[in-house]
This record gives sequence, C-alpha cells and structure tokens, in this order.
Amino acid sequence: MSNFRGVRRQPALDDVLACCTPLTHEPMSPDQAAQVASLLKAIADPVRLRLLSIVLSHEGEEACVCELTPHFDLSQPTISHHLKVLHESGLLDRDKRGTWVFYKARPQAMAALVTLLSPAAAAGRGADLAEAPA
Amino acid sequence: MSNFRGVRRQPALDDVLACCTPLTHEPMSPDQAAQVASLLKAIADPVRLRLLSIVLSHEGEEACVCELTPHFDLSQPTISHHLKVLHESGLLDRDKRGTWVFYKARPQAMAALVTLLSPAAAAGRGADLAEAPA
DNA sequence: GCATTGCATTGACATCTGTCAATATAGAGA
DNA sequence: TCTCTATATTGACAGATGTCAATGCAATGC
Repeated sequence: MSNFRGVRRQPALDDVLACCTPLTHEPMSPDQAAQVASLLKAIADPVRLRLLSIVLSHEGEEACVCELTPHFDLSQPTISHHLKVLHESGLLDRDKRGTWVFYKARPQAMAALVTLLSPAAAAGRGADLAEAPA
Repeated sequence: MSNFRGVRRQPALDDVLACCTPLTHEPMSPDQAAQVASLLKAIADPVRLRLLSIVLSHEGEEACVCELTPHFDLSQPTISHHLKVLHESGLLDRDKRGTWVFYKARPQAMAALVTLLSPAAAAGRGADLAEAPA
C-alpha cells in the first residue's frame, strides 16, 4: 500500500473495496457508500468514460493529452478538468515527459469496482422460481 | 410505453452492454458512453448504493419501502425519489402488494456493468515492462 | 361512507457539476 | 533571452441533482 512511486491520492479506496464484499452480504456503511460513490461518480460521465476507453485501447494503456483532446468537441481546459477528476480518483496515472503529459490506466481501481459489483451481478441465480407465490 | 408486465424502462441498455466489450478494445462511441454513464450515475450516489445493498442483502433480494426508509435520516419523499431513479435505470424491479411496494434487485443491469468494467480491470497484466521506451 | 396508512408527486431551494474564455505555468528551441 | 507549444488553473455561468414540506392517491380497516 503506502506510496512508493505510485502516489496515494485517495484515502485507501482500493483497500476498502478489496477487503470485503459488501453490497450483497450486509448493508453498506454510510462511509463505505460515500467512498464507493465518489469513485463511481468519477466514471459516471460520458466524457470521462470515453477518455478512459481511449486510454485503455491505446498502446501501453496510456496516451498523452494531445492525443485525447482531438476526440472531443470540447475545449482543452474541459478535457484537462476531466482528466484531473480521473487522476484524483485513482483511475489514471499521470506522467510528464518533456512538454507532454501522459495519462496511464491504473486497473487496480477498476478491479476494486468489479470486485464490489460482481456479487451483485450474480445475485438471484436460480431464484427465478419466485414468481407465483400463492 | 409498451409494457406487458415487464416494462422496459430504458432503451435496451442491457443489450448495448451485453453485445460487446468496449472500454478496452476500441474507444467507446459517444452514444454508448452516454448510456453507460446514465446507468453509472444511478449507482454513483451514497444513498442509492446503500439502498441497493440493503435490498440485496435482504431475503429474496427484495424489500418494501417501509423497511428501507428507517435506515436513513432522510425524508420519505427523498427515499422515494432515489428508489425511482434505481427503478428507472433498471436496477430495481417494483412490485406493489396491497398497501406496500416492494423493490427487488434486477442483477442483469449490474451484470452488464461488470461485463463492461471487467476487461478494464484486467488490463495491463504483465505489461509492467513498458517502462523505458527510448 | 370516513379515517388511516404507505408511498408517490409536486414545487421550491441550495448545492454540485460541466463548460468556456482568459490566464498562468513549464519545458523546448531559437 | 525570448518565443512557442502543451497543459493546468481560475472565475463565471447555466443546468443538473439532492433535499424537504406540502400535497395527492390508492389500498386497508372501521
């Protein structure tokens, strides 16, 4: 955990998610819910989703801002803003090389989300008989 | 609204997600991104996450509003509002029985999200050598 | 019928969020 | 140095979102 060449921008969100699998076993705590929600908010935007997908489908799962901006009809500051959100939520790493800034996918955060949502997606398997109770 | 006891509240979001696995293979289309984002927005809220988790951890993955409200320090209309959002996004089914209204988890939508995010979570495996390109 | 209970809808409000133009900053090259 | 290029920051604004009090409505029980 700690930060060795990876910077911890968020208060250990990964840990919170990785440790247990809420959402199905027991009601989430308000704290947990708040943390998860903040990560979800980061990807719950069309522009940021597209930014993520562009970065992910690039070589090395990284791309510089100059490659991202042309995909959108948005101003450069707006793109910069969205990248900042993704970075601060731990979804993208940032790497400045010369004049350019490269953003690189950080799959851990995404994996944490999948870990969280998977049990919910698998819920109710075989419980299809609960249709006509009497 | 063509509703034959199953109601399609959303324009076939499940289908959009189930058919392909964007986010890693190629840049998402703006349309896809918008649809996915709207589903993500539905769960990107602490109250709604907790509502979901309470429903999911209940017997039969369902609960009536009267069981949900007491978990929160929020007004009844506010809870009703959040339930509506979850229902309209396809995450919860609604079932009125007498005076009570039961909300039941609909794992398909969640599964669609997991299908979408999983490849992103698995990205970069063993690609740790991409560090010094030259 | 009438009153009660459970939930939804409405309307108002404050806050949050996405966007832009303008500006700042930092590195590269002359 | 001075200029140019790539990106970030600031400040302002409109629209979206979460919340509540008040009200509506449907099912139950008297």
